[in-house]
Formats: sequence, C-alpha cells, structure tokens
Amino acid sequence: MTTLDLAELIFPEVKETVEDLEKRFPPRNLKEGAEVTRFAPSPTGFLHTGSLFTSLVDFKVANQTHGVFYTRLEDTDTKREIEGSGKELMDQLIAFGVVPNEGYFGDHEKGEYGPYTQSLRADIYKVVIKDLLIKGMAYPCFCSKEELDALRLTQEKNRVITGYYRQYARCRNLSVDEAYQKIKNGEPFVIRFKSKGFHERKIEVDDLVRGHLYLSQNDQDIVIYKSDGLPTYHFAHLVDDHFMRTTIVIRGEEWLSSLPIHIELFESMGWKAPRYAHLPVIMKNDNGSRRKLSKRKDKEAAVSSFLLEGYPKEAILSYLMTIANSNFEEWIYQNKDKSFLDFPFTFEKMALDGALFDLSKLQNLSKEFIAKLTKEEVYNRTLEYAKKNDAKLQEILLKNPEFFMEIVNIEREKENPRKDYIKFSEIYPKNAFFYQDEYEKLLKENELPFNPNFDKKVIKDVLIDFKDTLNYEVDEQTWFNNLKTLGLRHGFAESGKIYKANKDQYIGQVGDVAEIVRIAMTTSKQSPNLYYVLRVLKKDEVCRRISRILEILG
RNA sequence: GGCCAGUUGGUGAAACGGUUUAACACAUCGCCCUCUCAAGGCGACAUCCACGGGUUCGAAUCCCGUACUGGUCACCA
Repeated sequence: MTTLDLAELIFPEVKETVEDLEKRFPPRNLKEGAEVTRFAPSPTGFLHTGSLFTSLVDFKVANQTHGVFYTRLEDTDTKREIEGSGKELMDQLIAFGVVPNEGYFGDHEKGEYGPYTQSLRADIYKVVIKDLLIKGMAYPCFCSKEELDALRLTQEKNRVITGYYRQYARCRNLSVDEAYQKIKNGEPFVIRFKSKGFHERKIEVDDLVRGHLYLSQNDQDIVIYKSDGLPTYHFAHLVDDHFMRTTIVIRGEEWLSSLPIHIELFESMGWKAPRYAHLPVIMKNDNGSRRKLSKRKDKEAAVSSFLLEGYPKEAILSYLMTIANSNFEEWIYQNKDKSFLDFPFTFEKMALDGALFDLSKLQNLSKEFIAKLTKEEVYNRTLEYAKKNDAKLQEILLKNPEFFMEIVNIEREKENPRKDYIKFSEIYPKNAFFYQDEYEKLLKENELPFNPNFDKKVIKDVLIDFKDTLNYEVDEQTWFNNLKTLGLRHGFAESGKIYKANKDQYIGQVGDVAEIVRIAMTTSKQSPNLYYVLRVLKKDEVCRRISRILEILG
C-alpha cells in the first residue's frame, strides 16, 4: 500500500490535479501595485461593526491601487450557519456603499475565480488535499472527540503544550496499511496536516500594520478536512486565497496567532503566501475595563442598528475611517468637497491597539454631516429612512414635502448652519410643533411654561398686540426692532442691558417678549430663531395659534 | 497557565533621539456673542507619556525587567 492507494481510496472521484487548478484560476492580469483584497464573512448573523471596519479597509486598499475587492462566503461551519444571513450581510455591506468588484453578492456571484461560496468549492479543496495525501504531507486521523479531550487533559496535567503534535499525534504514525484498513472498515476520520515545524524555532513575518514579527513555528497537526467533508478555515484560506489570487489578507487580529499555521501551509504547497494585515479590534468600555464589542451585549456591534436609529451611513463610515487612520479627520477638514473614497489610506498610520467605540464622536460627525446637506437632501434622506423604518413619518413627509423642507431649511445653507440633528429619525420629533395636530397634542399634554413672574394679563396683551401688528414683509432686523417697540409698549426694556440698569422702570426685557411669543407658537421655551419659525408657520397659522393660547389663558 | 501583541488625557490620537512648556479632534467645564435653543468666538483641562532600571550630552521616543490590558490555545470562523 502506498499513499497513492490511500488517497485513491478516500477520494476516488477526484481526477483533477493541482496543476489543473492553476490553469483554471490563472494569475490575475493586473497592473503593478494593484492589490487584491477580500472580505470573507461567515453567515452566522448580522454585519458586525468590526466586519464593516475590516471590509472598509479592504475596499479602500483595492480602490486606491486599482485592484480588486471581492467577497467570499465562508460557510463551512454548517452547525452555526444562520439561514439567509449571508444575503443579509451583503445587503448591509452594499447599503454602506462598500461595494465589491466581484465575488459573492448574496443572491448571485460575479467573477472568474468562483465559486465564491466555500460549500460549493468542495471539489477544489479535495484536489489539494488529495495531493497532500499522496505526498505524505497529510494523513487521516481516527481519534475521537473523547480521546482528544483525554489527551488535552493529560497534557494540561503534565504542563506540556496542548494539542495534536509530534509524539502526541498518534495517527501520524499509523502505517498506510493500517489507515487504509480502518477507512475500508468505515471508521470515521478527519484529515490532518503533517507539520514539520518546531515550536522552539521562530519564523520571521512581516505584518503590514504590526511590522516585523517573530513567531514560533507551527507544530500542530491541524485538521484540514472535517468529517463532514468540508475544509477547516485554515485550509480553505490556503486554497481560496491562493486560487483567488489574493495579494493582501486583511483580517482581525484574532487571526494573528494562527498565522504560523498559514505560513507553513503555503510553504508546504510551494505557494507564495499573500501579505497580511491584522487589524485591531474595536472595543467597548464596560465598567472601566475594555473588551471586544460583543454581538450579544452591545447593540452597536450590529452596524445596522445605527441605520435603524437613523444615523447617516456617511457618518458611520467617516467614524470608522477615523479609527483606521486618525489623520482622516484633518484630511477631510481640508478637503471638504471630497469623500472618504479619495482619502489616501495607509497601513502604517493604523493604531495597533483596539479603539474604544466612541458614540459621542460618531454623533458629532453625524451632526456635521447632516448640517451640510441641502434641504432637498435632508428631505430625501429622511424619507428614505422613513420608508424603511417609520410608515407614519413617511406619510407625513409625502403629504407635504415643501413644508418639511421649509422647516429644515431654517438657518441651513449658510456658512455656519445649525447643527441640531444627529440622526434623521430625530428631525421630525424635534419639529413636531410646526404641524397643527402635533401642536394641539402638545397643548393638551403640557403645561405652557410661561414665566410666572408675568401677569396673565400682560401675556395676553402682548399676544394680542403681536397678532394685531404682525408684519412679515420685513427683514429680520426690522422685525426684531418692531418686537422691541412692541415690548416697550407693555413695559419691557429693549435689551437685557437696559433692563439690568433700570430694573425699577421695566417689568422685563425683549427676551421675555420673545419668550411669550415663542411659547405661544411652539409650546416650548426653546426653538430655532423665532423670526423663521413665524415665517414658516405663516400669518394665518400664527394668528390661529395666538387665538388658541388666548382661549386657554381665559 | 503557555504563546503573541499592545500600553501617551475622559475618548480617538500626533510625535519617528534634541524646534515638546506633548499637536489636532471629540467630550467636559468656564467666559463672550445672543430673543431662547443650535451654532460661532475665546479660554481651561496630561508638571508629563503604565511602573522600575539602563543607554545617551539629551528619551514619550532606544534596551531590559515588572505590571496591566487584549488576543489565542476546536472536526468555529
């Protein structure tokens, strides 16, 4: 019996060779310096903020070098797979504008290097495994879960490194005949890679973000082919990234410790390994200690939660870009007309330890972003948000687009626009008082916060006078002067300064007059610039509201 | 526990052995402006770069040790 017989016994159906695969997936014809990157999620749930972060870097690197960014579905773990999540993942990624050039798209695939779904590539993996088997670089292992557990236990007791390696790798010493016979007998097995490494020896690797690294060689005989007929991650990574011609593997730092395995795997095949960039993980402050953003505990782990709350995707992307390269903020400040697409990203400027997720920073970026939109953009984006998340709001927006735009345009489209919205979802609630029925609701639900120092009669007089002398056809300054004059008639000083100096002569100042009118219009002491509020409301509605307040005041 | 990586303010961070009395941004706090709010303007906020040694004329920056934080040790990715 030879290893060839064994390989034939296990994979009789495999006729292709590694050379055939090389021809099937030839090197890409790209310009010098063009990088091929990939995002390879598992269909085990929603799009994690960390995954968006990683794929953003993938996307940027490929984009910048005029290379290729592709996606691949790593669905070899059939137990943990969540039905439909692969498509969901891709939809969310694309919703953020991180659009791949090729690969897995959820409902279809695109590109010459596919299939891009690992469960569909079983025949490809088998070719390589068979090759390894024939060369004696891999072997079937018949150890059961229980035996492996027992092994680990004794290793722990004896304080030696745990795992399946050298003298502990029992099945590695099985003769080909024995192995052949066991398989013939139908014994379940996995296939392990026969490592040639020594833990005591070091390898030297360059990581694009971490620089020069000295790591111990791998000496574990890792499983490459599971009993369910699918490869493990390590092996799929080897085969896929080789034949899909990936040039830079960008992934989370949790992979750093298995890098020696991957290096050995590539060496054993005589393939050139891709370059690696291990990215820091985004952390969260949890009662003073930092930990990885957790899928279960943190809603911000699901990047869709931000979209659901109404944050603009641009703000989220900018925030992640800031974590990736902190000079992004300064750059965007100097290049206001450009987008993150134009920003020159570099691995060197990347921080090495995981950034704490900073919500207030995101909110600030978001506020700035919304402030810079035109009123039409705000309307469209809010509508887009409402369509997905808020049917009632959608109806309101559709009913009267002009009105919404007028509201939202108050002190917008100027040098220093108002910055009061951090998400699209809060624009309507903050401006609800503009709408008649909402105004009525507010009147019912809340006590009007008039200053108790003023007599009811004074408040009424001011409002009546205001209503009678209302004039719109003037500029803001004139309008305000008129308000001062009106106040004067009722005993209010023209300014705070004058009032403070002559408290005995006045009952208040213009600010108090404005406050009375403001409360009448909005039911609140706070609102945007009164002049604009009045202009948006228009004369009829202003008069109507004053009448309502007078009614309530009795 | 072994191995690996990291450690500059409340947060993100700059600094690449000497223009550092540690940039910039967010947050926070003050003051100013102002009809309120949102902005805007001005200012405060690390006596010092986890700690301890060393190298050097000179260290946040280089070296060693310690501590702490994170990652990883699966037929999961």
